[in-house]
Amino acid sequence: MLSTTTNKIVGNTGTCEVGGVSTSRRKPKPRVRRDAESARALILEAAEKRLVSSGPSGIRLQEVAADVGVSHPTVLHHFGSREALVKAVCSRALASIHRELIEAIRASSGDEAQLSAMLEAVFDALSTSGHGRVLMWLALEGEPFDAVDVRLADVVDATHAMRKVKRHEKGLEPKTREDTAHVVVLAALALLGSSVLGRTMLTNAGLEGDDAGPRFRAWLTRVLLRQLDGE
Amino acid sequence: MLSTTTNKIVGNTGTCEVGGVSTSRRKPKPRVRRDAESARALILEAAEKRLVSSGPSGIRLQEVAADVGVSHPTVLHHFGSREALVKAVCSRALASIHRELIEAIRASSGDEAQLSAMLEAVFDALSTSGHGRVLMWLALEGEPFDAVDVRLADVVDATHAMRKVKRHEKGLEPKTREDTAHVVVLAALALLGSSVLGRTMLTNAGLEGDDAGPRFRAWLTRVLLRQLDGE
DNA sequence: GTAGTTGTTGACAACATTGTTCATAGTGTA
DNA sequence: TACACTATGAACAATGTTGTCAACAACTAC
Repeated sequence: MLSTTTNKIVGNTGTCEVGGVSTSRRKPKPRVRRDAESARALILEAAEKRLVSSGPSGIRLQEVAADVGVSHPTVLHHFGSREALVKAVCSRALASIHRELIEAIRASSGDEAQLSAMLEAVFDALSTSGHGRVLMWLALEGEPFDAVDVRLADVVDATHAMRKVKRHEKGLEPKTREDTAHVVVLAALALLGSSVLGRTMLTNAGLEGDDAGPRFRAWLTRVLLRQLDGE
Repeated sequence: MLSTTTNKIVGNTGTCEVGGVSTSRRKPKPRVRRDAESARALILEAAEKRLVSSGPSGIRLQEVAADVGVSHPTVLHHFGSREALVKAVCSRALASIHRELIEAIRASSGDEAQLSAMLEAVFDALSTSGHGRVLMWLALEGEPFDAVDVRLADVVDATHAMRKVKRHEKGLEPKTREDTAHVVVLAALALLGSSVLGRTMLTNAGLEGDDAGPRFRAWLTRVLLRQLDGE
């Protein structure tokens, strides 16, 4: 769309020789040359950092390029357009999130200690890599977001099946699937929320200390377990 | 900082007369003139809509001006700079949030039905006006955010005092303030989170229907109450 | 009516950002 | 070594955004 007018071709070479001999005192600036694959990987890595810190709309070609140590046309060369880069980095991040969450959830088989471990693992997946922030950015900006097929429904179903068995063993009356879904949603909201603003919330509530986060999640584990298995 | 060089003064009037007589076929475009106060109010109102939908960094002077129906220098005239406008609209939104939350929380005195009403009121305050999104934007972008002195600690203290009395009346052993704080933080995370992506989460968990949100919050009320008063 | 005050606006400048072009540098291959 | 191929970067173009300025226009005071 841009540059519709005619283009005067000047052809100023890198080691320009405007007048005659000198003026070409520029160091050739040794170029590093990577194969396309590793170049794309480096760019995606840098772009993901920007995605975490500034969101999709905060990704700037020049900043990403500078982070990698290349010029911004190189980024465009490898991705075609800024939008394609954003889409690529979002897809990559979402796929990574999906993988991490599946991994974190799969390890749990409904045990008491394992539920705690699972919550910590999920929180860790959302928190350390900043992927919780990515999910929140995408939710706020209304990006496609479709790829977040973490399918809470699957988590609900798995949890509900385990819950049914456990309650039957204990002689407790069964609970509805909706109840289980509410438990899962609450856990998801709590973990995602605290991965974004957990520290702020906790200190704002008067809970100082480095272990305020773990203590809150341990407490959350007990509440969820009591809701799942109790009464 | 801009325009440091000399400024060639051309002084082309609105009804320009370049050559001689004609070419001045422009309607004078009847200006509307407001007093500074209402102009500022209109601009802030338009800017807040942009704040909710696009976040602080998504506020554009020209867009805000177009929404109001004025030119963008008018916005600059009233606020000095874009940054000042952003700061003003954020302060206004945060003050509004603070007021709404205080109002929503104050109505509750620990009763069972009143806790439910309070949660609904808080959720409503965060959801309908988009103020939950504002809080999340500010948290993600790391804006000053200081004005969010909703002071969860105060809510915790009030809740804890009521809780102590109630548990004593029931003959239950007292709970720690940390436990109360955890309950409040969980409620805050759940309400704020669901105000931003509640619909997404619920449908993703397999909970369809228009009343999925109210039903989840009603369930949350029971869980919180059971934690506060139970055992 | 005249003059002063002030909200308002078009034109412009400076800068940022995205995208394009093309010569060059680096890599692999015959 | 000669050649093809491709990643790279400097220069450029186009557009968007913020900020400046002088003049205009509406209103008030006299």
